[in-house]
Amino acid sequence: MRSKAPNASGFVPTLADVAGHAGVSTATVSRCINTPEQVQKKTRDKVLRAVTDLGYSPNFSAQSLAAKRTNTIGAIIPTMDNSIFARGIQAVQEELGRAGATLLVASSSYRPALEAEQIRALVARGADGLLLIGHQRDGNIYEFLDRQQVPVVVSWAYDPAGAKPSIGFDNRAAMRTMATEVLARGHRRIAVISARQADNDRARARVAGIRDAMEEAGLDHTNLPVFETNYTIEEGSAALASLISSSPAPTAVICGNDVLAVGALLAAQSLGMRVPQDLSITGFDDIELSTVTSPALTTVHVPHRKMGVLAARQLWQMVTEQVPGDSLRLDTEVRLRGTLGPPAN
Amino acid sequence: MRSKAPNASGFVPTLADVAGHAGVSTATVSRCINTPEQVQKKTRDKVLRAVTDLGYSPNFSAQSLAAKRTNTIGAIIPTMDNSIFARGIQAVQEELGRAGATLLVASSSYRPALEAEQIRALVARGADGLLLIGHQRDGNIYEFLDRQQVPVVVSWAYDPAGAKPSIGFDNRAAMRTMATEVLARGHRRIAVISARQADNDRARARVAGIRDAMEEAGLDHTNLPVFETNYTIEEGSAALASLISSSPAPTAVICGNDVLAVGALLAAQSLGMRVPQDLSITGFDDIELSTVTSPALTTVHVPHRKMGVLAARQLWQMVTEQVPGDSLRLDTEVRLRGTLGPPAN
DNA sequence: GAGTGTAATGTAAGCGCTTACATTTTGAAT
DNA sequence: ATTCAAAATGTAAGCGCTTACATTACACTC
Repeated sequence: MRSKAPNASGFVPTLADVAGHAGVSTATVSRCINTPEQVQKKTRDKVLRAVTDLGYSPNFSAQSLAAKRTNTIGAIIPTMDNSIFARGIQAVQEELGRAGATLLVASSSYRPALEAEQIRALVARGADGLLLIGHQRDGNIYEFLDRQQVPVVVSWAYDPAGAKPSIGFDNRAAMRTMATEVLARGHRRIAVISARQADNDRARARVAGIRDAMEEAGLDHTNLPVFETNYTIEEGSAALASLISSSPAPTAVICGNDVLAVGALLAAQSLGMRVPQDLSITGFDDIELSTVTSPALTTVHVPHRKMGVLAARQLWQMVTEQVPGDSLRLDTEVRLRGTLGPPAN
Repeated sequence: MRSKAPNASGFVPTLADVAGHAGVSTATVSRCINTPEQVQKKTRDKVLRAVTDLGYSPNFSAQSLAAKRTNTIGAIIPTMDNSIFARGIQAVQEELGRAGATLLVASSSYRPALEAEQIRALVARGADGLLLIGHQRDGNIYEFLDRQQVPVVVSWAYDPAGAKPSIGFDNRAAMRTMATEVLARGHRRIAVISARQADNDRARARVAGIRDAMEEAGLDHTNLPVFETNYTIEEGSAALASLISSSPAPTAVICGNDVLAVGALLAAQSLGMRVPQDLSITGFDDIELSTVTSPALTTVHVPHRKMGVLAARQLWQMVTEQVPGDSLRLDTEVRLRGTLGPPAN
């Protein structure tokens, strides 16, 4: 039996219980919690004592049902398995926390259909706003989002012409810079290990950036070997093995991200190749993993934290002030470490 | 104006709208969604058409307020920064998804006070059950959990005598086995890099395991050097540097986890030491990172996925069937790789 | 065709909050 | 003392669902 006895195990106090206990109305208790400056110190103390006595904590569902506001932001990232998004999302989390909001994170395993599902789930949960990775997504999900009037910020990409404001970096330009570095060292037989391009605009942009650099250098990129695979170390290794056995074998392998690059590096080394003497390898993202291998990975540094903070700030502003929001372009830079050198011959 | 026009941008349909559109009561619509077998095919089709037409999706807050059930499990892990918990949590997520539940993950940054806060937040959000890491926690949080009647499963630890059922491994025994391996190779000057033991029962158990092994080998462990630090690569490196400069310098460094061990390995190498010839280093957890260094890390393998699956399954059973739940002990094993060898002299 | 049991549907009372609006209290100005 | 605006508090109507219970429809049986 759900008796009114305070602290009886199994009894969960409600706002009304607190009100009764303190001898005030429920409205006053609610105000004590949400807008304490609106209630007199004396009353407030009385109420807070009751809150403590009963061990009251508000019911989130009831709160957001009544207030039509959850103070929650949803983020859907492609993966939690490796730390590609970890640092950035951590920054988002901290920045939102500072503003009194909570971040709910879901992952889509790089599957558009699953992402759409997660978006709907997060919206049903009442997310006040959404942080999404990249512009491209399934079907008419943007239409759904517009109908539900949920503010959205796109990150890890930058495209002022996108359907939603984006705060991120130019994947194509970033990778173009890296490819230019590779070409500058004299490499001509280049291969690429990338994520599946079909449903990943960032992967596509990065490959396009490589082609840009080749074109600029007056090279033919029509039969640039591009090996598409999942973002895991093992698959990076497998991709390299298959690439190396092709002829003519590449002297440099440009990878779509650090995880792939580390896989490639490990595979090359276990095949007896010296990196970078026999083969150059480059990554993208500059995550922790890239500093741990020997040699450490030459990669594209991404301002994860800064990006997270700015995206969070903008999204929250869009939510609270009902403003549209702008796109913002952040800079990346090539981090030259140990895996890029001139070709052997 | 929130008109009733279907699909007008900004209009979010409710159950009642669907009911009106389909010419049935709200109860019927609700049943169509939750227990479709209870409504006649003809009516169901009519209702589902209305759902599609209006683009209806249920309001989660209202749903859980009314049903007193959220189908949500909360998990609080110490960190998302590295992938120590990633694989296990991923498995929890998948297993819960299979059962129709959602996992909400929060991280505490290894701070007990923050963990307590997150627990309260998750409970306020209506989490039907909680997955927690390790047994030890702040203040009277268990009392709170009991009062709220929230089922809890502890993981990444095993202690049948704990306040809550635990599904995990015996940290002490696992580390004892590793330490025994180290001692068996002839090491006598051993040092430890650990997480702060004060508020981390797993770290404490692991250090205790080392002492157990020493005692068993007839060694004095009273002045075993234990360096406590945060779980980051950098701090692992710093710890090693400081340990090495002490005299007599250790011939083997046992680390509380892989992140620390990788940091130590990198630092040792950059100080010009060869591993394992000049110094042996061991880790704990067997995360991806430990296979990537050269040499690869000798570490304690933990059955992450299995642990996640079993913990999820049990927790969900406790939630749905209101049963108490048992503890379960999983096995770990030492993975001998490249960083453990005999001492030089 | 009346009677009966079961399946399908409807009615309406909450779930625990927030908040517009109404009412009371307070305290400064007269 | 009296007045009155401002501040504090109270009242009560929802928010969008679920579900116990009541009602109706339907398919049988005799």
